[in-house]
Amino acid sequence: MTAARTTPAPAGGAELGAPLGLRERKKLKTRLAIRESTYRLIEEQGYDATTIEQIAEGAEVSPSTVFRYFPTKEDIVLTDEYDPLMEQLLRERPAGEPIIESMRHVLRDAVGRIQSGGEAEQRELVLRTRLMVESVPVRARLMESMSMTGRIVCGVIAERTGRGADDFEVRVLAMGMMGALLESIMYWAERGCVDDLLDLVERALDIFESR
Amino acid sequence: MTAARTTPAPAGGAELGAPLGLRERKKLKTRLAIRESTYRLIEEQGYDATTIEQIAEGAEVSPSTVFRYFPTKEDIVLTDEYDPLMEQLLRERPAGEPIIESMRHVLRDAVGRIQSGGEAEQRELVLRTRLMVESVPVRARLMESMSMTGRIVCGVIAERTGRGADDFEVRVLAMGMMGALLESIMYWAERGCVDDLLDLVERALDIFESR
DNA sequence: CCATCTTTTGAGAGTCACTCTCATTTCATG
DNA sequence: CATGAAATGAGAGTGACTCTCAAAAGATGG
Repeated sequence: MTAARTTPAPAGGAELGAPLGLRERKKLKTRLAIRESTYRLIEEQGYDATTIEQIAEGAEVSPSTVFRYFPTKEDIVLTDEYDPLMEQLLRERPAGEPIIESMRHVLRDAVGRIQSGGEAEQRELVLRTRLMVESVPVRARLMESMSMTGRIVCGVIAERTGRGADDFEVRVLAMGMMGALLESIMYWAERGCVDDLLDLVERALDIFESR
Repeated sequence: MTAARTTPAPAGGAELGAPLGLRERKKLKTRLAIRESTYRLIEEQGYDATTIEQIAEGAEVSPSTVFRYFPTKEDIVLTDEYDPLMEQLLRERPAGEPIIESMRHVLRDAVGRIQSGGEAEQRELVLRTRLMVESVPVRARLMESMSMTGRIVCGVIAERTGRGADDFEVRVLAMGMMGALLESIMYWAERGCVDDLLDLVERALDIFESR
C-alpha cells in the first residue's frame, strides 16, 4: 500500500539465489534496528517528540546513517514493500475481471496476510495507522504514497483495457478508488483500529462500485 | 477548493457592515504583500530556492511576521477562500439533487468565476497548480486541504440524506469524489494547464458517476 | 491632545530535519 | 595480506519553524 523508495533497498526484489554477504546482512540489520528504535520511541513519547538523534542513539548508529537509510523521518515509519506485492497479485488476476473485483481479491489477500502474520506486524500496522490520524506530515506522506499506488493501479488497468496508463479516464478511476480506500483506512484508525479492516475495505469498494 | 485556516484571517466571514479600521486594512495589505512577494520570487527562482527570508524582505516585513500570517511556507501559496464559497454554493442547490450533479454546478460556477476574473487570478491558479506537480510539500499540503474539502462535502451530503457526516458510506463517497477531482487537476497541470479545466472536471465527475 | 491599553511587530536565540564533505573504518577480493 | 570499494561517523551548514521579550503603532476614553 505504501511505496518503497529508499536508497539502500534490500537488493531489489526477492533474488532467492543470492547468498547475501556479510555486508548486506549488516545493512538489513541496521535498517531493522532503525525501524525498531523508531517504533519504540514513538510509542513511548509520540512522533513529534521523537528526534532523529534519539532514533540514531537507540539504533546505535549515527544520525547521518539514519538519513542514509531513510530519506525522511516519515519514511522510517511508512516505507514498506506492499506496492510490488500488490502489483504482482493484481497482475495475477484474470484479465477479464473488473478492476474493482480484482482489487477486492488482492486486498483481501494482503490484509489477510498481515492479520495472520506475526503479532509484531499487526502492531506495526496499528501504530502506523494511528500516526496517520495524529500526525500531519505522516498523513501527508501516506497520501503521497497512495497516489503512487494509484499509478500502479493505472498501469494494470491500462494493460487490461488496452488504454494508455496516462488515459484520463483510467487515472480518474484509479485515484477515485484510492481516495475511497484511504478514507476507509482513516475511518478505521479514527475508531481505534478495533473494527474489521477487511470488512471496511470491502464495503468501501462496494460503495465505490455502485455509484 | 483549498482550506482557509490562518491566524489573522480577514475578520471571519463577510461582515459587510464592518467599516474596517486602519489596523485591519493594514493586515490585509501585509497579507497581500507577502503573497505577492512569494509569487514573484517563486516564478523567478522556483519554490525550493525561495526562502522565507527573501519573501519577508520582498514584502518588507520581518520573517517572524511572515509566520504570523501563514503557518507554513506552503500555506502562503495554497491558502485560499474557496471552501466557504463552495460550501455556500453547495447548500444553495436543491436538496433533492444528487450530490454529483450539485458538485458539477458548483464547480462550473467556481471555475467560471476564476476564468472570468482578473488575469492575475488566472496566473495564480496556474502557478499554484504547476507547483502542485513540481513540489512535493506543496502537493502534500494540497492533498491535505482536499481532504478537508471532503469533510465539507460530507457535511452537505449528510444534511441532505439525513445521515451523519461521519457515516462510513458518506465519507467514502465524498473522498472518492475528491480523489477523482484532484486527479483531474493533476492531469491538467501536467499538461501545462492548456486544456479546458472545466471540461476535465466535468468529465471526471461523469466518470466517477458512471462507476 | 494626551495617557493608557491592546495589538502588532521585529529581533534574537533556539530546535530540528535534512544536506554535504571528508577522513576513517570495515568488508570484499585476488 | 594488500588493495580497492563501500559504509560509517563527525562536523559544519542551511532553512523552516517556535518562543520570548521589548519596542512600535493603532484604538480608546477623557
